[in-house]
Amino acid sequence: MSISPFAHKVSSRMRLGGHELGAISDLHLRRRKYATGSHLVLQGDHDHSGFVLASGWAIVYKTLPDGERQIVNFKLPGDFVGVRAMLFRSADLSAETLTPVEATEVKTDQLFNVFTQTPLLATAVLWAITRDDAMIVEHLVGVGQRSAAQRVAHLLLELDERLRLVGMAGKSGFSCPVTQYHLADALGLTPVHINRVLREIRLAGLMTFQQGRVTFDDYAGLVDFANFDRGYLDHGDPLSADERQAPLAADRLQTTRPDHVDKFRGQSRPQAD
Amino acid sequence: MSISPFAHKVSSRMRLGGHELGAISDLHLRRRKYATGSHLVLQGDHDHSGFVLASGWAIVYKTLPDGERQIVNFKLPGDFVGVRAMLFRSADLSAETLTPVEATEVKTDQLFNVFTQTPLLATAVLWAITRDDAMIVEHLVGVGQRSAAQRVAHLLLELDERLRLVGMAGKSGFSCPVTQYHLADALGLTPVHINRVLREIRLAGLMTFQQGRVTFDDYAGLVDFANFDRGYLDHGDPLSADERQAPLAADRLQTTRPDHVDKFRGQSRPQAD
DNA sequence: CGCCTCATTGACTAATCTCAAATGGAGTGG
DNA sequence: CCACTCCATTTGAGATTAGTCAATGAGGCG
Repeated sequence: MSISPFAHKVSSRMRLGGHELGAISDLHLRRRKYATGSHLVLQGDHDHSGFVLASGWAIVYKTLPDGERQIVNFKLPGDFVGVRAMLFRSADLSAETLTPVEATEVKTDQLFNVFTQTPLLATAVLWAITRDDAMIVEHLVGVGQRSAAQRVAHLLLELDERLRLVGMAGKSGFSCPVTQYHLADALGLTPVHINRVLREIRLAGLMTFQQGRVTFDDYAGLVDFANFDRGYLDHGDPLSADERQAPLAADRLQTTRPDHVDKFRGQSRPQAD
Repeated sequence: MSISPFAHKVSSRMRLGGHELGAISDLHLRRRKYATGSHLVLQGDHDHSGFVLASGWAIVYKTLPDGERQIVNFKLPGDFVGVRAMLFRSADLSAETLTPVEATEVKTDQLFNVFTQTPLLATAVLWAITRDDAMIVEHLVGVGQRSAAQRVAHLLLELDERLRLVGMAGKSGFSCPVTQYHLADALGLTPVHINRVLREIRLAGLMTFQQGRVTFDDYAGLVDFANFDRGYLDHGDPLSADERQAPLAADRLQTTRPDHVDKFRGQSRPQAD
């Protein structure tokens, strides 16, 4: 691909200059490959690296003392992995690849270089972290308030939306390396129940999850069923410099604000951290 | 109280100089009172303030289209409310007081002043945000993987631990304005079921939740039952300046690292963001 | 072929929810 | 002080959802 998923994603929100594109290219010189099942980040790594996925899928999860695991998030091409754990010693999550992965390893030093030299990318990083948080909250809401079938539908609609952003979702679905066991660990259900629920959704003519592929048979119906509101994936930008001094010295920002964002402004979605 | 809960909490992690204490005092000049049920942050507030609670409890929650709500977090004296929503336009959560509350309103301008003038406090803010994230992840894990009784026990143990940090938990329990409906909304259960579970826990001789008071009848037993590991509440500090240049120009940091933190280092808790 | 892992299904059990009603304290107006 | 209301709590009975245990099938791979 001539343009990386990362640049693709950032471009969708911000206007990139040659400076930024150059910085991105530099980063991509250090791209490496990881086999399926590799741990990008693991418990106890204190000075580990962060990663920007170029291709492939990964999961971020937490293991419980009793051996159960909760998948906190799925990571797709263009996503950051382990950034917050780089900035702080506090995170306590692992990241593991679900497919072969190409990723750019970002050392802590580099991250700070990017922060100081390319404020726009720093902003992109902050934006990504915040988006992560919004997804985790949405995940919590789903696990807490939605039925099993709605959770499954909601998760797959979210993944579709995110894949669409990096050009990896087709017109009616997407290729999906996630197993039913993964869905179970992400949604707090058993694999057996996931299987039954998937069948119900399929028989209802809404969606098919089979042979590593998700197909939306009735997209509108599924969105309605799952109560899916993509707003949380597509939130506003961090405060930009023309409004006030940005927290990370991110000056000279030129942020783009697509029209479709505005329809989520001032709507019925409360705010806080 | 001669020392504010906020200063108290920050002091437990960092050595404060006169400079920082002065800044804290300045902040507290703008302290205000809010009645029970006030909304500190509400949907659609785009340029709203943040708050530092001085006394009282609040909840941070998200409302679903169907009227259900998921309580994402409880806020106690010394906690920040709505900080991330100040920095970004992205958050979509409300915050409401559960008791009469005294809080310091922090305008966006002030926040940036603090960031540039008092790096140590900026670090404290970042630390608080990260701690929030860790709590939300833990919350997600709980709702996804724990039984109803374990969730209840875990939540109340967490609150006890956090209250202890600001000197508001007694030897065997704490005063708690949270209703069974709140527990239900936080834990993804029905109030009816919460009630039954509380009875079971009480009859098991572990804990009593009655008349606005939580009493631990068998603390060790409860910790064991809930699989409670306080580590996530007490994580490391953000990277400090003597190790590398801090992300928010937070130089000249003097961070304290209590011994009890170290026992959580390099242990079996995976890391990522 | 033999051995994986993942998907699928059935029969049964356990957890949680729904609906409904009773209790009890705190405040309010008479 | 009493009657009344409001709200949180408590309990019961039955329905629903999800989990457990167990077995089978299907595909990939050495």
